[in-house]
Amino acid sequence: MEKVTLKQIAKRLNLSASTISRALQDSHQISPQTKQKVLELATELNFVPNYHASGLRKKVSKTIAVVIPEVADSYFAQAINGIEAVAQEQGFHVLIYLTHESFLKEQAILRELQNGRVDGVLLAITAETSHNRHIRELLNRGMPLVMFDRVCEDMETAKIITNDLESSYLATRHLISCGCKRVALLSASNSLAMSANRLAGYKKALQEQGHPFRPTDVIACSKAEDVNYFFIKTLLSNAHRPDGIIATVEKQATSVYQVCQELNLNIPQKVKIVAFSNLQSAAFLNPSLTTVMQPAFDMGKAAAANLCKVLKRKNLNILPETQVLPSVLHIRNSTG
Amino acid sequence: MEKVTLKQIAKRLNLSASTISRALQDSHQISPQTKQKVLELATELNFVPNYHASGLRKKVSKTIAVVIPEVADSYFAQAINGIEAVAQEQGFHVLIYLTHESFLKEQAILRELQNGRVDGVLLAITAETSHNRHIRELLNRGMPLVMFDRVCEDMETAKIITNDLESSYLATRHLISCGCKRVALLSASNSLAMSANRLAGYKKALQEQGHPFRPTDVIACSKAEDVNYFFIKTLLSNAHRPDGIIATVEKQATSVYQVCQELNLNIPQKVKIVAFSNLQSAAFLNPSLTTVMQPAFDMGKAAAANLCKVLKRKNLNILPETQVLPSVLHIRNSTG
DNA sequence: GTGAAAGCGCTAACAG
DNA sequence: CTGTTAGCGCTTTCAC
Repeated sequence: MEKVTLKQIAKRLNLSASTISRALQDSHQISPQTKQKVLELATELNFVPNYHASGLRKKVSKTIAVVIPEVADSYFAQAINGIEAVAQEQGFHVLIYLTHESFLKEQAILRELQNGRVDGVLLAITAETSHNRHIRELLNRGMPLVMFDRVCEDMETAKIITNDLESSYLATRHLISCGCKRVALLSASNSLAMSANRLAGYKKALQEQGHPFRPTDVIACSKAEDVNYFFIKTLLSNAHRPDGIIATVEKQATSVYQVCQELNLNIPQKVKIVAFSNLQSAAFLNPSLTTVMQPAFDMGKAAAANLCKVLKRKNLNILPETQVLPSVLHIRNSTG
Repeated sequence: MEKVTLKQIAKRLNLSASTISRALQDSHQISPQTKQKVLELATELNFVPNYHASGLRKKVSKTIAVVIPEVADSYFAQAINGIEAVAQEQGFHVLIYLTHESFLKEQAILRELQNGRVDGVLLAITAETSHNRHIRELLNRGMPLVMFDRVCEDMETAKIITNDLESSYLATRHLISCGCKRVALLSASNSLAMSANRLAGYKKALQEQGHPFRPTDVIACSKAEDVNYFFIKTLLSNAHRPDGIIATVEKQATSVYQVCQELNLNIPQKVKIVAFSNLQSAAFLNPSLTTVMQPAFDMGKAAAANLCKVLKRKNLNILPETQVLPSVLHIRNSTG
């Protein structure tokens, strides 16, 4: 990259570097004429102040990191959209890091973010994440952090979540009210608070409706697609297979459809299904899919807005407040 | 963010800053004992070298920018996955910029990237982009740039594309061979080379099969969803409506399904449809959707690999070579 | 209003 | 093998 520097402009205008700097920042202590001269030459030369130099000096990067498990999932894709919308508006740049559900990667990424590369972090933890030391470390160093969707409940920081417990409670109740005698839960992980909440909602509905809770009806999914596919196939091949399924992970829904097709199990006659999914195409699946739709875009916006707010008014600590945006149950043909 | 600096480590170990710097970079001219001492203290203090300082000094950012129209589209989501995979492996960080199909934003974003914030750029232009001056400006300044998917054909830089002409040719021929008498094309834009190629393939097939080309059967879609929905509804409400549709934009497929549902037009009996789409769920739509599936993940990987290669071997210019990865036509029930 | 000077934290000659 | 020195390009006191 070729370099046009402040100094060059200063020399060409017979001014000092500081004057140029101030003029470019529209400081009120520079005469209008000078400002104009500077601005003119700057645009002519297409001058853009060096990012590292000003970053080093001002100790800011105007950048936030988004650390998420993956992007090929409509929830996170939409969340990024929301994040990017407010970041762009507020003048922040957005770094994306995918952990691919690997705890080790998450640790390594967060560790490196302590070097001044970013001013703040938006985080949705991996399904593997079992302890919080790496997150706490960041926080201790004063890094503004907002967790969203997959949060650590015991972390003293801002959180944006949806009503997971209630949603899965409603989903389960809906399946039972549609006549399901045995509802299985495809869970995302054993460690996520989000998963625990969805499990709790599921249990609560079962109990309320007088259904027994069978631990074997809860399948903890892995990050490997084929393994999950195998789990689902096994589950549905069983003679005592469930007649209702709650998929708490979007991709699982597709797998269930696939398995049902292969096993010739009619949805919704033999098996009813509701999925936590943000797919636009849910309404056009065969049969159309009953979904719990999370407010992904708005959660992204809320998370970014919260973070940017803190970053604007400097040295104000982030409030450990939790914001809950509601999901909505869209009832379609996959549940009858 | 609290600061642990190189100097502090130096002082505590009674060594010079340069020794610490070299030790941390595992320079072969530092004694093993010193290295160990340094490393120990560094890990103990959780030292991470300041990003801006080293960036300013070394004139690199180890960061690449990905400038794309949007992310809530499975093509770009998968492409990001591919990009991130190789970037992470090669030690590069990934900045995401969404243009939302706005040419002005694209200009503004590319302009700001000239400040040393990134070492290279991956670009898929907007549907609005009519000229190349802003891109050329970047290139002139020596910024390594790889275009992918939506490229400028007349730009002297590396490009990763798919066989758009052939794909839409095959798609059109397929529709005609399924009995369609009148095939419409939902185009992404009037200015993209990609769209021109898809149009050319469509025309070629029509001509080969002795079908007339009707300009009114080509609908240039806008970036506003509702407008496109309206176009599609108008198109299909017409008495002389087409009996075959090629949607060159993923979202359009959903709109077509929706319109057909509303107008009570059975797919595939009344209207057959093939869409350029990477949706995992295409096979489970009602009816299952015939798609042209682009190698999104691999295109992302290829683009990033090309860029990283150039960035590794410094000051080597990017080769203006075009790499073509083939799309594949998946025939399903929406055409048959 | 403008300039001089110092320094952000690190790296890379150049010495020894 | 290690230290000294200079400086990346910018911002910001402090002078005038």
